[in-house]
Amino acid sequence: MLELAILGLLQESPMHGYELRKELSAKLGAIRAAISYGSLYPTLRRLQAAGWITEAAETPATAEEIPALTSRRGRVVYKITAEGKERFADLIAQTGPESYEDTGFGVHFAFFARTDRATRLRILEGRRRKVEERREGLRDVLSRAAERLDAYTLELQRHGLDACEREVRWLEELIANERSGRTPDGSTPGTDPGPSRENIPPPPG
Amino acid sequence: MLELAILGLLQESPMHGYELRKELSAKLGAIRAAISYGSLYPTLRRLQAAGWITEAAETPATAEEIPALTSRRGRVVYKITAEGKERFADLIAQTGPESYEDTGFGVHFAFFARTDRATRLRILEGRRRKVEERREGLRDVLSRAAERLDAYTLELQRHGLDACEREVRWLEELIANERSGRTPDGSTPGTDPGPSRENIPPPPG
DNA sequence: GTGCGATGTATCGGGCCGATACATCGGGCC
DNA sequence: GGCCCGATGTATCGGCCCGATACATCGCAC
Repeated sequence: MLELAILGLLQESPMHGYELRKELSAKLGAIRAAISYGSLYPTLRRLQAAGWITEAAETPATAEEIPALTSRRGRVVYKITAEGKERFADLIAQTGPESYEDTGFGVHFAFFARTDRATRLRILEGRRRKVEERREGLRDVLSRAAERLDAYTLELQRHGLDACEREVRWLEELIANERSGRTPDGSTPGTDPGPSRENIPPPPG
Repeated sequence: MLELAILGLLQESPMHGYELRKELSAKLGAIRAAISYGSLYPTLRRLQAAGWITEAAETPATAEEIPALTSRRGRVVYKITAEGKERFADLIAQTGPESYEDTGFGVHFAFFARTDRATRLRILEGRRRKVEERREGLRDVLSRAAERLDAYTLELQRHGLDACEREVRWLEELIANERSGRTPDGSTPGTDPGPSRENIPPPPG
């Protein structure tokens, strides 16, 4: 999941680790709090070893002024490669069971602007199915095993059930919008570009 | 977290692994889907090594009939020890930052029936603070960085923000109930035992 | 009688986290 | 002028937990 997110972000511009973490928090704030460096740096090294990204060491214009003595550890800027872009497209297109999980779905959704509509629909529907199953499980427990559980546990299930029902409704709306060719902000792309300034290129396909 | 959940469940009755997994799913269904065996069995072994639980191999009444030849691998029933009960009480009482995280809070909450009121309040308030911070972060992104993000990412943040606001309201209610001495089902324990049949003993303290 | 789904125990590789360490830089404060 | 502190920045380590996989038994339907 981190791999997908990093590849996606680096496609917008090259970044160093710290920056990547902050952007990740902004983009995925609704999904997870903040990525740990204990995940970030090993993943960056893995991506680099695979050739999806390259390390573009920061070289300021006055590079010759800096002596090696200080052992100045410059910021390491990462940049996505052509293979990396391919990899990202593959990861986005191939929807597996983990694309419907809480985190996986969130990351995929965050990059829907770079995803073709057919894939978007597949993911939204898969997620809906998943949440519906969870909802049914909670209903079963609440109706069939309620007397085995204490008041607090039941309250927890009720709250979870409520969240499931809300998410299903949310997904229904999004699916309906996709089918009618609308984006979440209500605009219909392609018919009226309007005054909106996008820093994200249109999805492939 | 798994440690706490297992100790809590085994306090209600001895169980074997498979059963534990099912009960865990019933009790924590609102928090996580189903625990993996890849977590469950190693944790059981860890708890056993620490002396918190003991392995009570199933010995049917007709044990002598079963020859060793078949290498019948009977179900392994686990039972909590006195030290395990102490450990559980310690884990419940000591609220750390991870008690306010999604999963940690859920597990703690699921065992509120075995938690004293002061600790319940501490956890509910810590959780509220945590969710409020998350909510503020999302509001900031939506108001200050909205133009940097695409419509899908914004929609994701809006949905997350909505979930945060709902949870805060839910927590407010629970906190108010705790302060006025009510349990989630609206009853006031200690004043009217009534016809309710509890299989859970009252909380310590 | 045969296959199949539920029951049941167990391991392995890997992703991700929290804690920790260490270094630089800019600005406020005395 | 000097000092500390919080933000910036890179990096590792131990450990929790997951998904995939393997293997065995039991009851039941076909």
